[in-house]
Amino acid sequence: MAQGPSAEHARLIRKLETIAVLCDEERAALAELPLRLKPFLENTDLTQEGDGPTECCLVIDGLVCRYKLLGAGQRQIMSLHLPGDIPDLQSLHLGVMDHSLGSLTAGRAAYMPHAAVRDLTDRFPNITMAFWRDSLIDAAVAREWLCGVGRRTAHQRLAHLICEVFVRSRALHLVEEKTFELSMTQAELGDALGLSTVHVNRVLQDLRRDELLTWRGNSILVLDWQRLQVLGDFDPAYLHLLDGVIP
Amino acid sequence: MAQGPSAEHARLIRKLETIAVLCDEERAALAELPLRLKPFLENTDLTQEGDGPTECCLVIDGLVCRYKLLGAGQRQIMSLHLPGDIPDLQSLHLGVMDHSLGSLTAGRAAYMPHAAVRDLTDRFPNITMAFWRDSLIDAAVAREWLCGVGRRTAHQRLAHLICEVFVRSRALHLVEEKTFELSMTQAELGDALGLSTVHVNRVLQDLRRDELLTWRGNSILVLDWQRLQVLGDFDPAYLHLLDGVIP
DNA sequence: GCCAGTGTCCAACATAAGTTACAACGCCCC
DNA sequence: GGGGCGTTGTAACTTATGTTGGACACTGGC
Repeated sequence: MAQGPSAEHARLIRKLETIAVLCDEERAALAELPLRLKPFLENTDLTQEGDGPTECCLVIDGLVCRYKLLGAGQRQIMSLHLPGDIPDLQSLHLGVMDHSLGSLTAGRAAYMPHAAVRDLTDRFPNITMAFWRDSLIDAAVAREWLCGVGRRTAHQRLAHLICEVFVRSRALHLVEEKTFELSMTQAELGDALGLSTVHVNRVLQDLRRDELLTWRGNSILVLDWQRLQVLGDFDPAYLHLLDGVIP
Repeated sequence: MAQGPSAEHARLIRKLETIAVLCDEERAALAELPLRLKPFLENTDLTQEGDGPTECCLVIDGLVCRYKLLGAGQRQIMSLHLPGDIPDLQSLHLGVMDHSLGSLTAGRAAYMPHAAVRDLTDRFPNITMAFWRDSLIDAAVAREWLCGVGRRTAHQRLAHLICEVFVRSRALHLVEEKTFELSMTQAELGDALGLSTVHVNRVLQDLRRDELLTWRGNSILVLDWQRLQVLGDFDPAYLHLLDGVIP
């Protein structure tokens, strides 16, 4: 009679369990959230700046990013979102989007009506806490990126980004043998790191030359995790992952 | 018999009312939060990275900032906090501080035990919402700064920062005749903007030469709000202030 | 099999911003 | 009232990164 959560719900639960402890009852309640599945193509917007969504968007597969377009036609990518993330959770409390949400790869999203999420948080204070905690971590990640573009060199920034995605992927069991996926072009990396495409290329060559990693297609293989962390000045504390999910 | 809130509680309420609507009952409950007042000197830490506070810290007067010290001994200031802000609200849900909290001026802080804040959020869902909303806005501000250091020129960045503090100060009724206080040295501005002290000086000269503002002591007088906004590529939407508090 | 589109890579050159060093000023404190 | 000390203001020089322009490889469509 008891049925496990769907594969889609499982993504959400797996992600939440990297940052909060859930009980059976809470997992069961999460597994009953109504999800409207919708595939998306590469390089398309899920939400645009100025919108006022009535649903939250859960990433099921694919890579999603927050970004803003600035005056001079430049783009700044402000965060990356892996499966299980709810990148526009903020729309629950902030009516108007102050940035856009776009896909970097094709994938699938699941939409949850705000009303359903509110109902859940009304009934389960601990789920409210987990969501709130998620949005606080989200802010912590933005601040860490801010430090990067503000004060770190291009080499440190790139190394740091790779470390972050590595650790977050690992927490979601998406790393195998030090290999994980990061489907971003060098231009997109530039938009995330506040660098030009050309310079991303130069720096990437250096990381390869120094035998810190290989990057073939969308697969990154970390050759020397220790040195990569040191180079990127990376300390995973800001991710606030629960014990046991940090490498 | 009914007594108004103390001056300290009033700061908190005034701030919250720039971003959320409160009813009388909620205001009364906020006014009963136990506050432990503590003065602080210029350039001292209120909380340090690695701490696990058991109280939240409310800024009563003075200017407070979040910052991180990076490997090479550099500092990145990640946000500024005016009276009424609770810069470490996140400690309620994230046990360990991932950054430090320091004063830029002398002033006073009021400490509220986590237990008291939790009691309040348990009893008033709308206050939970207001606090959550505050932390989401906090994240939005960090993302806007990220765009700045990532993609904007030094001139734009400085102009943008001034615009932000102007608008936030104004929402708190701290602007008089286009004049407001910003007690930061040029070195501190550099730490906030990801620039060297020397370059902050150069850029500041330019803004003065262009008659956008005057900056005497700690007082900034905005001479041309329109042009300053355009130069800084500033749009206050990301502050998510309620209607009526935006200039 | 060719072509267009996209991503990577590379070189030459341009520039915004960093670095160092020092002078001038204001302020506090003995 | 003079000697620190922090802050602002300059100048000279350096450097990391941006810009432009183009070659090359890979892919999918026809």
